[in-house]
Amino acid sequence: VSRAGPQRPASLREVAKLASVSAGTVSRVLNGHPSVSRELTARVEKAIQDLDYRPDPLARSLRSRTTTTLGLVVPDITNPFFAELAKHIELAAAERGYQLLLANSLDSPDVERQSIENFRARRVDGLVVVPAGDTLTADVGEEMRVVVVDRQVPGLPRIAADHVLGARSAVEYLASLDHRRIACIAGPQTLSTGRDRYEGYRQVATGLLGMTTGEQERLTRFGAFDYVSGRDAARSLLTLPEPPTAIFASSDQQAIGALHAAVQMGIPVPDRLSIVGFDDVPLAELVHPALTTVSQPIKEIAVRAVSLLLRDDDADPRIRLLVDTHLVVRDSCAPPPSLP
Amino acid sequence: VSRAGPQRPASLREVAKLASVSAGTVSRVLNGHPSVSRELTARVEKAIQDLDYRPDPLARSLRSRTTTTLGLVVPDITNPFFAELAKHIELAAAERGYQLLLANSLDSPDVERQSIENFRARRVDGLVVVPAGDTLTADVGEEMRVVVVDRQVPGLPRIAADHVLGARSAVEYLASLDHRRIACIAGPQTLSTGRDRYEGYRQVATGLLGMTTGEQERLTRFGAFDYVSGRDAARSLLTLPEPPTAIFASSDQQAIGALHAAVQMGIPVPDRLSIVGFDDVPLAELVHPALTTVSQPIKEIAVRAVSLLLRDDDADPRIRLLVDTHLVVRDSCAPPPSLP
DNA sequence: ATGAAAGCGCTAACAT
DNA sequence: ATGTTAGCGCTTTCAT
Repeated sequence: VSRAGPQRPASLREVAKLASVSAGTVSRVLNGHPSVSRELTARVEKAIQDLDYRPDPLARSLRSRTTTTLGLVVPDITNPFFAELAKHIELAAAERGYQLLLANSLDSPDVERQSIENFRARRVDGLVVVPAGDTLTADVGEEMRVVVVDRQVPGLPRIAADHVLGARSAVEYLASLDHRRIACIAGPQTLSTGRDRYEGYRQVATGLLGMTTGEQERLTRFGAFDYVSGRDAARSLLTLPEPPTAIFASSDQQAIGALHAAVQMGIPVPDRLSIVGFDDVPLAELVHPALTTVSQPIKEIAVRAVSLLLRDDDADPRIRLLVDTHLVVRDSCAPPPSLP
Repeated sequence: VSRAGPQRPASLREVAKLASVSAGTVSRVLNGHPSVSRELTARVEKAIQDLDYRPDPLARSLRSRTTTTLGLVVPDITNPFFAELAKHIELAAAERGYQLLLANSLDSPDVERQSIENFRARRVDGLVVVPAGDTLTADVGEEMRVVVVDRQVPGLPRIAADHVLGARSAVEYLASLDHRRIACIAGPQTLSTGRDRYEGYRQVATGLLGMTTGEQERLTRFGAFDYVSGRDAARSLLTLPEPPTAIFASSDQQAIGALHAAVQMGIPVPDRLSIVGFDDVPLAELVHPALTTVSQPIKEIAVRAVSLLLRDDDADPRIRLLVDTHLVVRDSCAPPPSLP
């Protein structure tokens, strides 16, 4: 006797009836509760098979107050860095049976707050947020775990690359090529990432390079992380009486802006000017010359963030919060011209 | 008398009690049901204020079988086109109080099916999917609206740019510059977008240009939409005895690959070779020379897709499904060299 | 180890 | 127009 598949999905009670057990037992089997006999477990599992039963996540969530859902708030998913972060977070979550709600804050603390509160209302089990500002205005509550990624917010666990160390490695590399007049295109000092990268520059400038504060200031320009800021900063730096022989840019976009500015001014890269970027966006290897840059292990950041949110064992809170960057050397750097 | 905010959020029944009405009435006020008197409405609203009551979306969903949630499945959120699509879908959804679940299919029909089934289990009200293949293997069910974006799937409503027309406009532009030997770097013919863009090329080649089928075939290369395919295709085309004076590439990545290939071969763009791309990714205006390309109105596609999913009125199914592209002219095209 | 009973917080059908 | 009654489909006491 052939029968068409069930139109309305089967419910737990139907499974219980077919297996001649109580609803509670079915639920216990579903949730891997230890105290169910082999015999009943088998009967229930058979009934589940036969009815092609799938539990209703909504009903389960209402009762258990958990949702197997994570929330992610980023300033703008269009930013390649955040897109890659989102991808790996979604994949890591899916691997453990979690789904991902996504929201863009557009760098507005208000929008961010709204999104976080929506996520809370929906009872996401965990929240990953790349903060719009230096602080989180949303009331996160107690029931939802939170991890901040990339930018720092006081008082909240954060997983991110070590931007200070990353910047140091870039500037030290330039120094190892024998550059002495190394300039810095700094990012927004309102963002921890902007501050940290600048701090890395200053550490090497002051230490290894022995530059005075005055020299550093003369060779530093502040701006946004974008192309235009990089271009304009480079123009300003390259018209100095004593122009730098190398530039450390705080982002790849800035670095590419600087690259184009140099080319337009007839200054060949890397022959007369070396440039290092930060982030290793896909574009970095497509420009000419290909950009030497500091790569952030985005996948690792994503995986750690998800692990931090999903571990039920609070026993080992010693997940490493700072992950290592590495310098990827391409064609945009060379020794300075005309060594004595 | 000052009182701290409520620890446990207030429930609908508490609101009902405070307003001295029944739970049903509170629910009706919440849902804007017409038949509630001004008086009771006011009392309920006051109670809601006083208790800072917020309805529980989960409970509401369980009962009403709707979730004010949309699902989005893309091959890879890291692709700038999909990222921008996701952004605008999320924004359009948020504007109407909907949230967005995101999944990457990684171009795998299996992963796609799994994600769609998860979304269905969670009762998303609508699903937008950029299909991994030429067909949707998931059982979409009846309760969830679906719209396919970009790539086509037979039998499902689709919102997308008119790729045929877009390709035509690109090739016609090249023709208007007096190019006659126009080559085509075609995309995967397994994807409707690849086929459509190629079709646009052929229409103009056959019509306006009067090229024979043989000529067209000699000047066409097939490949993936990526940089490497574009580069290799261009190398092949440019070593022809009679090389093209212009190339229509089916994607910006291909076009940029072709650009670099030409430069490496000592063929200046646009002086000796014109190139047009497709998509207008952010990178397109950052390469040198800036790329002339066909821009897809991604935001419009996103907004229409959301409208299509969210309209309760089935009366007017005549939302335009094909949206217009437009050519953005930059620096990568010029008249062919040495006109007779 | 299992069953029975009691909800999670809301909406909708049915009264009136 | 409003109240009353039943659940949505599951998990979790509380018994036994």
